[in-house]
Amino acid sequence: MKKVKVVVDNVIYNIDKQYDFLLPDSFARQNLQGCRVIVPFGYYNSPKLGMIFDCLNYDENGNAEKTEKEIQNTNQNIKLKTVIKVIDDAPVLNEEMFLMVKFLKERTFCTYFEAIKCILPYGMGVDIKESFCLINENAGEDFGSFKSEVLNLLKSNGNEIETRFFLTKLNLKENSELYNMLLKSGMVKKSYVAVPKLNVATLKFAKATDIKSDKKLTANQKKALEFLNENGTSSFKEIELYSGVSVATVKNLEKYGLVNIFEKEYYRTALKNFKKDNKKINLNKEQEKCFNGLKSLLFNEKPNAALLYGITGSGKTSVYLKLIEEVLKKGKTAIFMVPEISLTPQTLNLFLSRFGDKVAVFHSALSNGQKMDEFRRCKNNEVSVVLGTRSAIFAPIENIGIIIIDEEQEHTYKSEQAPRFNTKDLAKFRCAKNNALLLLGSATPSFESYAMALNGKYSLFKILNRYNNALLPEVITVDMTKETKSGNKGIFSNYLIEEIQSVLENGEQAIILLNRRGHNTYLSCPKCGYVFKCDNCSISMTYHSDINRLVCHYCGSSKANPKICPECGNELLRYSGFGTQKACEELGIIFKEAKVLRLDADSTAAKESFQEKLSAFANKEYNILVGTQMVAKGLDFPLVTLVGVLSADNTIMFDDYKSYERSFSLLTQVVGRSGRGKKPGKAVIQTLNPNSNVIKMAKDQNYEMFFNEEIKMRKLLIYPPYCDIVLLGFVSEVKDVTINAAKKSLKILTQLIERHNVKAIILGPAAATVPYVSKKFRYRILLKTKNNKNLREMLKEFLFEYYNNERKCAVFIDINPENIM
DNA sequence: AGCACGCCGACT
DNA sequence: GTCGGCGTGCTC
Repeated sequence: MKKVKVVVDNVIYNIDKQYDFLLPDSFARQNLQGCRVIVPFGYYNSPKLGMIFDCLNYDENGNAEKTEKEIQNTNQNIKLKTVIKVIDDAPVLNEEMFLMVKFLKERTFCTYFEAIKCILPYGMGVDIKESFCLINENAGEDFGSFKSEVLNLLKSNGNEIETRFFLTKLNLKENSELYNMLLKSGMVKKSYVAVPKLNVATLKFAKATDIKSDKKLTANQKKALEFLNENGTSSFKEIELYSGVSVATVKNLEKYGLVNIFEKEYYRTALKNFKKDNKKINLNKEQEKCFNGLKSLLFNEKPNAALLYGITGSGKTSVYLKLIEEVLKKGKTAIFMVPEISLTPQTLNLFLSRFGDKVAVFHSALSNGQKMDEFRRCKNNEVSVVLGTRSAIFAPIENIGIIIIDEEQEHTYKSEQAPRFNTKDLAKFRCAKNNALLLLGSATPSFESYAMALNGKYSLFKILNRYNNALLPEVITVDMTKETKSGNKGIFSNYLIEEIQSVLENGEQAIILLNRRGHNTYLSCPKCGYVFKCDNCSISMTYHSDINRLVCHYCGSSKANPKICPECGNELLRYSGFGTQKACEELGIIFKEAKVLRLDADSTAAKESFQEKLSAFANKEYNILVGTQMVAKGLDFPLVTLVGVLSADNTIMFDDYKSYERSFSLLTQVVGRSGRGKKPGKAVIQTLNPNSNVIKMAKDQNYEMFFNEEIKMRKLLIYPPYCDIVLLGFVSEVKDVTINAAKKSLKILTQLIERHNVKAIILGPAAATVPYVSKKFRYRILLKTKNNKNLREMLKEFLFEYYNNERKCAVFIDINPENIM
């Protein structure tokens, strides 16, 4: 027997380590690392899913004696348990993915299996089920015909079958007399099998054999045979469709030995039909300069990182495509990352038309089967370009030449659930392993990236003019305070209404951004001041007119629209604050003939509806597009000549250090949707604070000036990029438990910081910005510090100490979170 | 997490 | 006496 190191599924952080198990000789082979196993674990030896992380003492010459000795030497006091079974024929993780698991664990404080599940698509996961397996064919003589029944069932299933099927197929009751006798006989035993969450998809095919038969065939049988002789191997679908003969007929022919029926695997592809387009990409001088500079970083046998800063509409995508072409020419592969909302049909078509079936796509709208098969295509080396959202960074492709992260400032690149990783860190990691180029692109780079570029850690490339010399849109700000004073109580300023009017008259299109869903964002009683809040969260509820209900945007719960105030019984409730639903309604009243399309999380909940709606807008079925953030980014409609921003201020209200950066980015991006075609565009920003710096600079679309101003504040107040922020979140159902856990943690942290000689500023503990969500209380501690090995070692120790005596309050660590909770 | 063990107060 | 609440320790 050999010894293996195994990590197990479903364990909490402080017991998540590599455990030693004995491996029966029958399982011994090469390449066990990265294979999953079933192991007995804990007091009851309950079967757990595990993965072999190391195959210790595995001697390639099969020298088992030495291994045995070594086991005894190293494990005098622990008696090792034995692996029940090895599930996989080949490692499910290759070398690089294996390293990524370790990287995720080390950087994000997750468990091994949290990392593994993050990398593997859902469909490749397994459930462990009880089974019956054959151990001795010769036993059980006295069962008579029942014995052959059992034998047949087991043999036709590879000598092992899941218990529930075993029982139903044999009409056997658990713990019945026969059941117990069967187990006692020594013919079968109970064991465990791993059942895949999803199976590989197959199609049935038939092929005519050479056998000549004088058997009398029916008319249909002759027809089917003729068809197969003419067309060769055909799928059942083809046979039924083209020969008009049913599959049953073909199955009968197989009985006569006249055809062979077999199954073939196929991929549930995510790729739609596409037209090849090999048109040469023409770059202008500015693009060309960037392309050449970036190209020189591609193949210099060491990893590189670069930032491409190009204003909206400057044609960054053309540069990306040309770089990918270069990479493919050298036989290498590429990953192109986009934020969720940018993966429009246009983007997809762009890649498909250029790189055809060498493309794999990963995004959240795919079915689990599609995700799994795209993953398998990558693994089988059938893919050279991966296009996708966050999870695409785990695509198992080899020989990567470039990883491009478009709109790199987007918060969707950061995972907000365990493992709380940032895509950029993993991209860097993979580029380092592959000597590849990491290219970040944006019109409004994140402060962290731009600072890295300025101090030379990234190479910086700029495109400062729009493609085809299109002009940036003219931006006008409208002071809504004045507007209200002058008697306009509506959502739309008179100026914006005039502009929309002229767009409609010219047959052009407009995009309206309003960063709030629903109809009214606030419902209160004017008499007693009661505010309708969610029962599970400390959040006021939003009225949604389409379902006539109040909805909590935090936990998603809803309740019927109330008619009276529950406090004082007043029947006249006040609806205030407006969202996208109300904006659409008002547009419909002002412009009776206009066709208005709403695009927000509510209207796009159904699968594909986001894509469908965008296509409809592109086809000019609508004049005006109203929506939340999702209308602000990546969309490219040449007919859009007007962008309106309603209440620009509520993008700035958030109270964390990134809120200015985010608002500037959002405003600049949405303004950039205007005037991308031949006609110059306009943008109207409605605000209560026209003198706010963010609004002024977004109006000028001057990123560099904004950066230079804002970075001073970051330095003064010590915020990223001048430090890293560690968020320790405490969550439990009891308020005092949560507070005490946070307070206790502060003590532990203070000691550890001292002992490890970590430099850090501790903030808190304090209640989270939203202190109560989904019936749970949330507290936080923030550390302003530097993320390095020493810090991570300290945090690891903290978690061990914390879990040692705290069980009622969950804690999580998030380094540089997008939301400070 | 999930379970056992052991200590101590409450109650048949 | 003994039932069970909960603090503590362990998982190869």
